[in-house]
Amino acid sequence: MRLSSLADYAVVMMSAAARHCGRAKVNATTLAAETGIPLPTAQKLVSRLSTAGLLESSRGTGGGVRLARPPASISLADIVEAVEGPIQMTTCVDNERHECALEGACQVRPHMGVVNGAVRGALAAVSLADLSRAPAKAGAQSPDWTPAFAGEQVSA
Amino acid sequence: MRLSSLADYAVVMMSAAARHCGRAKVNATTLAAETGIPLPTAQKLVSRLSTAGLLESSRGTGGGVRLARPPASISLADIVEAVEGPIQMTTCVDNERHECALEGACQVRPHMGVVNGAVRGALAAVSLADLSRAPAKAGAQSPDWTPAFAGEQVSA
DNA sequence: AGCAATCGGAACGAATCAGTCCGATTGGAA
DNA sequence: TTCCAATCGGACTGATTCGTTCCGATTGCT
Repeated sequence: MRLSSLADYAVVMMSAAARHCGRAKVNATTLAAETGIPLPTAQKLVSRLSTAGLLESSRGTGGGVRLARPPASISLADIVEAVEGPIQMTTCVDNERHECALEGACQVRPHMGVVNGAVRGALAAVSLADLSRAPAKAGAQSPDWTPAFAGEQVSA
Repeated sequence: MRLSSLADYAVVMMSAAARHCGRAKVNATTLAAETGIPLPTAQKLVSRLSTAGLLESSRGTGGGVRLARPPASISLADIVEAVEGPIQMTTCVDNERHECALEGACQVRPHMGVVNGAVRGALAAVSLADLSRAPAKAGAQSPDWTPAFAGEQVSA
């Protein structure tokens, strides 16, 4: 349950790109310098994020990248999926592939979809715009979640 | 953003153990047979789950394991953490370790704690008891999440 | 006291991931 | 119009982590 370094870097990088907002195109070199991410890695990330449609890239001299959408409509889930691929906790969430041995008999499989959606929802609820706001409360989320991880004890 | 196979197996295995509930001690061999998990792997999981305090183990002839707590008070987060270690999306969530190069300047770091809590909360909200209930709604979650995973149709 | 069955930890192999490099494409300048 | 320079895009290599398997230590029953 940890984010890959690439995805982590991507978030930092998108956040940096958001600061340059719509105004100027920023090249990967500048983004790398601002974030401290190694240049080759930054280039790789720019590439993937562009392919996913989160960044618009312009090639040639003076080229660079720019957010394809306003920061408020780009979520963490979008970024993570752009870098790591679809968010699925287990392989059995994908109905196409049938790799699990006990498919039909498995008691927990039906519930995995809900769990997967919950985790994905948690990431989808945070946008790039949220990452620029007050640190303490990122707060576009429903208050219901707070108790769940405040004391983190789930009592029967 | 995917669960490790070990953690996945652990959930299935705990679910299987829950079905034997408090009554009889079950040995790793039986659990492996019921779930289809390779025996050595099942043994490893039993080991870790016991160390984490989720299972109580009895050695010797006729020994086995048993849930240490009622199914309702064992959450997915507990199981995942027992197998994979603490849930932390990024290394910078841990305030002890300072590995990230730009620590203080990082804009997104303050928000990661919230994101981490949300994801963890999503897992903590689902208990072993929930995994035995009706497939459609495991739900303590808000209905907002539904659209996110409505597409992936669970077949009961 | 002996035996059998179990848990616990250690070593091996495989897969994935992070990082780096080079080629293809594009825009501007002469 | 031609050349050049800077960029994105994909392919390769090395390292880390994960998954699996095996063997030893411990414990309860006979």
